[in-house]
Amino acid sequence: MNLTTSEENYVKSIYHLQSAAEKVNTNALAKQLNTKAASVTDMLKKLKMKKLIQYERYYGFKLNEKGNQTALSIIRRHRLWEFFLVAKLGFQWDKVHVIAEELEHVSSLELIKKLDAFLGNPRIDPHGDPIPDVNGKLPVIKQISLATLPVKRTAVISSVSNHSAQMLEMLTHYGIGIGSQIRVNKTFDFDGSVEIKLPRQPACIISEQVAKNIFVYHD
Amino acid sequence: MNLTTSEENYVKSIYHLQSAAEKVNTNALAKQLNTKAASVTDMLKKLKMKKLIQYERYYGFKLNEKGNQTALSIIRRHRLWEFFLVAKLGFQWDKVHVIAEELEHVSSLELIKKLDAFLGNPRIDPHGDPIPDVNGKLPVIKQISLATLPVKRTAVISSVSNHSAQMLEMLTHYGIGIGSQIRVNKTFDFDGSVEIKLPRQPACIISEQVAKNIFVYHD
DNA sequence: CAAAATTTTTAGGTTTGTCTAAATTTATTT
DNA sequence: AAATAAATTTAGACAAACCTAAAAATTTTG
Repeated sequence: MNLTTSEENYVKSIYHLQSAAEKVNTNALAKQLNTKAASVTDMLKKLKMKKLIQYERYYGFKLNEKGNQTALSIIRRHRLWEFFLVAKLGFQWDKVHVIAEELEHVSSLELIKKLDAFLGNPRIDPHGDPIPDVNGKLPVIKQISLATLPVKRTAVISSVSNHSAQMLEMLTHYGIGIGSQIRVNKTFDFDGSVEIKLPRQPACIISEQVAKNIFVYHD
Repeated sequence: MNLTTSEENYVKSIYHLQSAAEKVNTNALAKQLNTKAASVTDMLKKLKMKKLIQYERYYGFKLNEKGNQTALSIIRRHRLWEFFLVAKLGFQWDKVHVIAEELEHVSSLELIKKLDAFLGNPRIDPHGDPIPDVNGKLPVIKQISLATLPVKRTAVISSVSNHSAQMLEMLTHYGIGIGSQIRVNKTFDFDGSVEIKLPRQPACIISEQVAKNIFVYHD
């Protein structure tokens, strides 16, 4: 089905609000989309007509199965583009969201299929969120903090939970990037700091605080 | 300046019609944009207000300097995306136009800057058209037909002028792709056919007709 | 050069997605 | 349970980008 950019944004927002809280209401959706409650009501009627949501006036609303799959397909596009922007174009993780919000509405199925293959079918985006597969299934991947990674075990960096400018600057400095292999050489129990090693980089020591914000998964 | 997708499409179409023919008129623009003359008149007023065109009613219109630069920047985005789609995602040349029409409206300057660098600052798109540089200048690159390339001289394939399905199929079959190195081993004067050699491909013979449609530039 | 044909513009609508303000409905208090 | 508060919807407008049909200007032609 062909949706407008606006309709896609509503579906996506409903999806996100649904997974974050039990109940979604008109005002919350309006706030999320930076619009007014009246506009939301208008759109809810349209989405109901397109059979993407269940909706009775005054009684609330939620995505139905079709709406869910639609949301997941938009999220898939969004996260693949985010991965592309970070892994291929060298953007920082905190800069890609706005651009991916635009790219996600480019509608070619073939494009996303080929982009996915080009990126190596990534399953985690640069913010550590899973990328829905072609069938709209969210992969379950155990991510652990670097602070809990056993010594001498290699893993792949999937995301960083703290996006402060200082954090990003430090990570760039040490060459710590999404998709990089990483290994913990040694842990210093007295303060929790760890010595890490990345390919083509000298070993370095990072604080427990930093290690706790870096997430990895076993390869 | 912030333009809507529609405004960008008008500016781009005016640019293309201007370079193709001396005079652009309302009907021609309407036809190009698959719209009606009345809609064009509406938009011309808007573009005049935004100071992108010179326009007196009934007296015709043309892009001014600002409009020209705007058009070139849109064309730059379009051609870089086309190059990306062909060179990185493996699309065929005849499939990328429609997708690039959507991608070209994604407005981040930083995105285009980084995309350009990622692609190696290409100067010719997969259709053989020059890619405007950051300052809106069109590079002048001497492309010659493969039929006129001296024997034993290597060159780079820049484009193919005939986009028929049969032509594309043949090129795919012989591994003849944008950016590939190519060399003419031998020419057969009695019918104009040429024996060509590409890296990691057996030599093959193509007709003069085909050779004339393949354009290359010296590396 | 005047009539006919063509081109362009205006006038008045439509759709999409938004808005404000007012009216309803539901929820919360006292 | 009535009064008040909060959430939601309706009513009516607006801008953008289109449309059709009619009017106006320009160009072509006999």
